[in-house]
Amino acid sequence: MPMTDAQHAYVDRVATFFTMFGSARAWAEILGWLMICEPAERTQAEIAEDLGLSAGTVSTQLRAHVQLGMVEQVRVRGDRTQRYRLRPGAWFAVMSSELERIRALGDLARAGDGVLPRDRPERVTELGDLADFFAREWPPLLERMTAEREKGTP
Amino acid sequence: MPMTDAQHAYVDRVATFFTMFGSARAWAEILGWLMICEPAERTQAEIAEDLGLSAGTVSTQLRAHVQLGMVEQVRVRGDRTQRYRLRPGAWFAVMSSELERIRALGDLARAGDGVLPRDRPERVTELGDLADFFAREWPPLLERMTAEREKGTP
DNA sequence: GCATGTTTTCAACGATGCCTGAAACAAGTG
DNA sequence: CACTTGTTTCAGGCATCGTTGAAAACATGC
Repeated sequence: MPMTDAQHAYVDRVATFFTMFGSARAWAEILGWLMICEPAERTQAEIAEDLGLSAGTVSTQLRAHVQLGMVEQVRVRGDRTQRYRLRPGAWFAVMSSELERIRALGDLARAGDGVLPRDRPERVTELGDLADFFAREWPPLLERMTAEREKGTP
Repeated sequence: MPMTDAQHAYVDRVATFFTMFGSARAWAEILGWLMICEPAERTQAEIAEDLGLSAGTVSTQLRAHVQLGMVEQVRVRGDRTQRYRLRPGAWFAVMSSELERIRALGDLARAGDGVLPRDRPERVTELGDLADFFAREWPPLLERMTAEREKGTP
């Protein structure tokens, strides 16, 4: 099943968006296509065919998606080909994992304790306070997010 | 005033952290150094000297910082040299500007309305709901952040 | 086991982007 | 006006990374 013009346009929109933040073009196209392809599960060969990418590129970039937790493999018994799909709740998972990066920022700030400048030490401490604040606020925020989500899909 | 070993180590720590997310090495080193240098205001020539970077590199990467709003120029009257410093509240400003990116994600999701897949349309709509949620939650979160900040520095 | 189609790996090419060094430019000072 | 100091620009070198194409490795149904 070939892509319609509208589908192609959307994949391009998504790809343009994420490449602006430094993503590889193929990585972003695969993401966009997995958001709207039908059915939602696709093989590597199909993705390569649909998007006009080489098998090697699809293999590499798809693995990047899997490692990031955005995409998962689905095994269909009776069929030897591996299928891939956007992981249910993928977008929420991304937001959840943000907490780790917040903590890392906090660690970075605390690592500066030994070299705190006398002049405007808040250049460092501000970052620590900020990380602490978000580390505190993030879990309840995620809970509200989950509640909202389950309200939408009961 | 040359850097101490500890200062050098911290600049390296910061640089390593941000280059992991795709930043240029010099960009990240300048950021780390502007966090702890003394005094907080430095000229391009000083930064180049301190970090062992070429004048051209400092000019380019420093401008990137200025355009991102992390660094600002300070004019000292009677002195013809431009001085640069980490902008007060720089870290908070970064978090505030996050709202724009959230909105952009929401737009991206809504752009998919025309190509919503019948099979698991939540692959697209979930992203929209998420963006809406954060667009709603972000301003009050920022307010709490500001309140917290002013409590620390009255 | 064998055959078939799928997936991974890897060398090579190409593009992109960082960094430098030098030259041009600006701006005060003697 | 030269001199000094500071900043910007830009061509070129270098390294990195994405992509391809093909071959090797793999997995599964027969």
